[in-house]
Amino acid sequence: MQIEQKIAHKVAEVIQELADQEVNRQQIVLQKTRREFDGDLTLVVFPFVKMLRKSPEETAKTLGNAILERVDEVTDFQVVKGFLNLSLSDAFWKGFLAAQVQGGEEDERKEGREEEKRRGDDESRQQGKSTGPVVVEYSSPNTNKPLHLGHIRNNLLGYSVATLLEASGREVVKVNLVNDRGIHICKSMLAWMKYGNGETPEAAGKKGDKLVGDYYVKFESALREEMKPLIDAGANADEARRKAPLMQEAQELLRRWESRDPEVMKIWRMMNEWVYAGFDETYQRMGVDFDKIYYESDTYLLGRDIVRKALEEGILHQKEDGSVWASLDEYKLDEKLLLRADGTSVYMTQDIGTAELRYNDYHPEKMVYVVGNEQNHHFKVLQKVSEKLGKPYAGAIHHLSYGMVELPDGRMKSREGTVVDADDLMDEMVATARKTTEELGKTQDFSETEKQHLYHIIGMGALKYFILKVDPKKNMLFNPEESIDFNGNTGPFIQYTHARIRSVLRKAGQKRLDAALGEMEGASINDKEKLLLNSLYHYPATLQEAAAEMSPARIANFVYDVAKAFNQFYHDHSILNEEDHAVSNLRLCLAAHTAQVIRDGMALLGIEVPEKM
RNA sequence: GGUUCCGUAGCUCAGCUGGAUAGAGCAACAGCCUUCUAAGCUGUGGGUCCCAGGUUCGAAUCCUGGCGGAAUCACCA
Repeated sequence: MQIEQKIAHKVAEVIQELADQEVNRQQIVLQKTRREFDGDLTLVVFPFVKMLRKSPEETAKTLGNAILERVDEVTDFQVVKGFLNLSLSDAFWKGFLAAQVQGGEEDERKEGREEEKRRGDDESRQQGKSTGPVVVEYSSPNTNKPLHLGHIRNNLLGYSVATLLEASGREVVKVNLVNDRGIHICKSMLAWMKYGNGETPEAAGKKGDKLVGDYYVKFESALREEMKPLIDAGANADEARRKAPLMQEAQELLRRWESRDPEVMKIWRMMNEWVYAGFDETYQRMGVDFDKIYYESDTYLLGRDIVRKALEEGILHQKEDGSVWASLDEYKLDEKLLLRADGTSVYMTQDIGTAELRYNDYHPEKMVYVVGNEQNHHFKVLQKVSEKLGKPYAGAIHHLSYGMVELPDGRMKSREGTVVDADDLMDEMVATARKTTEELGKTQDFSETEKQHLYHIIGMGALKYFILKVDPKKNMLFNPEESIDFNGNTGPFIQYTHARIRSVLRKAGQKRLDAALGEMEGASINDKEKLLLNSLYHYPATLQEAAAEMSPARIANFVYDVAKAFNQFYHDHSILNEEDHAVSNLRLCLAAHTAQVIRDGMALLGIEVPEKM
């Protein structure tokens, strides 16, 4: 940040003069002053104690005086042990605020982004890197089952990370890789062919993904029936599963699909279309979208060709049975199968194909895969295999690995019917939003469409915030018994704070707000205001850090801090009824900027904020 | 067994590249609406930051070794 840079620069300068020593930026630690002490910024002076050969207190005093003298914005300092607490002038804060609010923040932010993008490009050019986009893959559903809570975390994370990267100045392409082929969909197809009597989503009055999922379940239960006698006859579960007639039929269906049997293809296309219609509905409600959708049925053969070519080149080896393997000794990993003896592809082979295609499509600088941590090993191997194959994108592969969503008694198990369906959960959230809002009597003057919209925003806000506020790499717990909170550190709390501010701004009117900018000269800034300003000031840095770490949680916790700081300020001080005009104006600007940061920050999480609630 | 990740208040989670007396929310209890939205604000209680060493002026944070949990080590995707 500007002021931090300036102070850090001066500190280095002073040390240079007094001790004739070089100080690197790493050693200069400036942080927000803890709230129990006076000041805005704190410099940790321990690193300089030896250089100046003074006690920590003396070092702090020396540096404090020098900074006070050389940095206009610093008006005072206090020394507490080895910590130098610096106070910034009211003029500095007012200048910051005016710059933020001025001329509609929307435009300014856009310009800022452009500039950051330019700067980012320059940096990468200097480092000799390509300047392609970041491709973010997320969602990646199978087409045999509806979306569940695990997919919700995936989708929200992927969408938010993409938004975050974009806001930090990167070019981003959002892609979805739909796993539309394979044995799983054949199972649903087979069950539908056998027991469906031509049922359609329209006839059943069901979403297509749900209907296809039902047939998948039907297949599994029918299969278990067939396995029973086999197991009684002495077979183990795996054998029984393989030998059961239904399983054999499903395999046969897969073979017919691979040979493009017209009848099978027709049913396959039809049922997948049902599923896509269902998914689209869910995606739309969730508020996520994609720039490009890849289908494995289009790409699965590509990997096979790459592998065959590499075999010819001697990079890979073949076993007696004809299967093709990559030796990964050099990476201390086991060898990896890439083609079966019968020449068909495995998962890894497909992923090589998709990576290749994606690289050719975009020449991305980075390819981010938002995939659960259960596949850590897979992506490690994918990366190494790509390297071994000499692929230019090997270094670009980045697995954004996130933790599982667990229920109080462990993972979701479709066997035990504990899967939390995505649509059902969203329904519940919106219903709770409605109930809570109506109990509070907040929507009496709302039209029916306004109400629908508000309940959707609040319900989804609660859900999204609940999921995104936890560190992606950690497993998280969801308890279906306790509904997600609307009070405290939650989405609705932040949305409410925004609505409150907007209400004040409406009362003030645009004219007054415009005028306020130029008329806060004499106003002094109190503690609560400064705390809020200090938080707001760190928004750009937080955004960059969150983008670098690909962690929406950083943004979520930041926005919560801002909202909390605002509510404390709002509780203690009146904005419009303040008699001192300059002070009232300053508060108005402060409120306006707070609303903007909340709105922007929440947008990074894919959460809308209401004008009224 | 190997590898990776996690372990912070009763519960759910923060804690930025090592920095001050480890913070929120929920739950419990006690307060605050004739004043800009009480989905808010204030207060009380609640901690062996899994354990033991090490590095450091300074460790919840870094290193090593344990313990506990999760994932993975497929010719499933």
